[in-house]
Amino acid sequence: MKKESTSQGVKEIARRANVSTATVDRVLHNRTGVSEKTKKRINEIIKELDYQPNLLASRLASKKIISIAAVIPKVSEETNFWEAPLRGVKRAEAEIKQYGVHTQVFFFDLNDKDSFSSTIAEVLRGDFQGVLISPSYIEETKKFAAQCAERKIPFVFLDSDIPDLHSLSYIGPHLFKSGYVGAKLLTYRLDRNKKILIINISKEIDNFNYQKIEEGFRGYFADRGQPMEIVRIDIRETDYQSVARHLTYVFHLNKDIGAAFVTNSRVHTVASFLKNSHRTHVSLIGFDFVTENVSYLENNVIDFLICHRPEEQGYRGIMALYQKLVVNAPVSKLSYMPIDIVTKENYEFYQN
Amino acid sequence: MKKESTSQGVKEIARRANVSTATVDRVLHNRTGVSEKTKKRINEIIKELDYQPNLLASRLASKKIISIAAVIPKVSEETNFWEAPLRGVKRAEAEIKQYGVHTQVFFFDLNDKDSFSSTIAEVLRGDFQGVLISPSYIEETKKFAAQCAERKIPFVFLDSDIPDLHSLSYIGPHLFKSGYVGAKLLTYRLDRNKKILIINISKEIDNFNYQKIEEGFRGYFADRGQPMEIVRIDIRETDYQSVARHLTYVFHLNKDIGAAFVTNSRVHTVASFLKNSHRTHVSLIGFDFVTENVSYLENNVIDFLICHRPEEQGYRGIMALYQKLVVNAPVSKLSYMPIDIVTKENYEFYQN
DNA sequence: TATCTTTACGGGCACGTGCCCGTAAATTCT
DNA sequence: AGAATTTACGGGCACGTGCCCGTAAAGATA
Repeated sequence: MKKESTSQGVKEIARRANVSTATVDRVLHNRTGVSEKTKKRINEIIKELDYQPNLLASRLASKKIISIAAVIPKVSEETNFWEAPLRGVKRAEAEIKQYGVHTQVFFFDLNDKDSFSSTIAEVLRGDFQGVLISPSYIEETKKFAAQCAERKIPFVFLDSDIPDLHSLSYIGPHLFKSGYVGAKLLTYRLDRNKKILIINISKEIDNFNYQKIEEGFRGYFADRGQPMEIVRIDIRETDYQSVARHLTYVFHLNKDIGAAFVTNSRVHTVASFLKNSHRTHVSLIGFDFVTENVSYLENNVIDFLICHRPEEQGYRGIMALYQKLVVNAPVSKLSYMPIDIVTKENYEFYQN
Repeated sequence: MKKESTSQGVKEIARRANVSTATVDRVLHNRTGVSEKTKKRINEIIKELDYQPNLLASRLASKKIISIAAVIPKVSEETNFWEAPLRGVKRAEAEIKQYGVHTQVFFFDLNDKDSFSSTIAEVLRGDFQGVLISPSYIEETKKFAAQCAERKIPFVFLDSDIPDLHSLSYIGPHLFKSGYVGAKLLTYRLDRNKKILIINISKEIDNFNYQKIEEGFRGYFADRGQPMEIVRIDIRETDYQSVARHLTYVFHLNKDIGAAFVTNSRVHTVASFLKNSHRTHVSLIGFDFVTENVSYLENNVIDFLICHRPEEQGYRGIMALYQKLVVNAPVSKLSYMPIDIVTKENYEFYQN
């Protein structure tokens, strides 16, 4: 089992074009110093042979190191959600390290806009050829995108999207559809005459996301002409006490709530409240495979979790940049993750 | 951005040990021709430096081609299920081709034991260093495993497992749990006093799989002490006419069937029957993201499909062999795929 | 002791690409 | 026309590893 020894690659092209490999190389990397005539001739041969450069040799010979920055929220006490994308980033890193690609992860505090800004500034000061970023704050991200455009640095949005900023790619959920699926699951066994409660717990960040999810959720009922009575509540503090206070009030006003839909991963806080107040008959659905949520899934307090393979997201985000920067292959602008349904029965095999 | 020019790898080891790179190479590949003394010295340095060979250079320099065979059923009119694993295999192939790994796919007829045997024989005649195989026929697979063991060829089982044959790895679903999830989904909105029908359509192949799935299905009710009335039927012909005939009979005998569970991807045949006989009020669940099934999902005839990322399976199967043969890294013996729940609402984002 | 065999190692080319450096030839400038 | 500059290209080393071949030194045999 030997490789075929037919002279391959650049050498073969050079032989056929009657030039040296250096000249072929110049054409391949469209550098200057080649006459139009020979350039054309070489390009024809390249096409004819359907030449694919040997990545091994290429990366081995190249002294360049490509640096990619990943900007994601740090794991907080509140949620360990971002552990998963981080794992994905690390997995991708390990895989492409041998190609001379270096990744550096920057963490910011999800509850602190300044931390986001300063992290971005730090990244821009560094010499990175590509950036993977979770665009948590819209205005700051816009500025960042402008800077990247100026320096021709490709960037990929992770987990939530901000359209029209010319990102290389968006990798994350289709928010509308996620809400849609949530509605389906929630009403699967719900009485028609019960009310539904939409709960949005967050400190005013990525409104855009929640809005899209809620649209999807309501869209489901619109599509089937089922005008359910839907109550909604925004809670701007994320601690248990605040959430409990607000929820107590809502449940006091609405005695006949049969189901609750939480628009993000903080569903475990609601689960905790429902359990403590002996309201576990209320169907509960939320997002993300984080430890607290899973334990309430186990206890039957949360009925379903909707997940979007966060680890896979991290992995794909880095790989998209790798494809662009190293392989120079086209990258699809939108990469929607599957909308996974996780229950008590299948969670143990769930792979982020 | 330059790579650190510190002399790396084998050369550095050689320098420290005061030998040539050839000698280090001999130690690394434990070939003969090195005295115990120097061998020990070199090994110590290797450990000290935590030397990781550069795969790029290694594969580039090596003239060896590694050949992997993949043995899977061919796509039939009956089902296009195996398209997905094939895609996965191709994807893996494209990725590792540059490392001098060559894959060849062999197809057999799922309904023809002889075709399976002869394909296996063909593979064994060829010079392959690893085999990925869908072990459809148990006895034949046992013989195959014995032959592989003799020739020290690692093999990976795909989609269904036969334990105790010392496969390098099993990549596929956890069958028991899949049945368990099916039961949960089926009964989610089922009347207590309705009967459940288990349908097994197949020509006697991989009994083992169906048995495990059914165990899981029944296990769900056992766990909750819900003694549902369960009717089961085995159908040994896979064409629509035969299935319809058998089902007509069963539904005639049992007027109060509220839900049906099909143990494999042939659920679309049942869906067709239910639709034709105006029995779409019966909940229906089955397996696999194949075209026909998806269309019945769209029509609301099939409620849920349970899927196991077949493309991912094919991909991982090849990559497991790659890990073993090229990287020489350990491979986990069991790799259970997630149990995905696919509905009308989320199927469009399902990624095999 | 002279010849043959074995052991233990070093030298060096090859893999395909990147890229620096050198230089005839062509072009432009005095 | 001669000098200076630019253009267009070739030679060749380097990347880290695999592996063939050659050879001193040690040991075995006559």
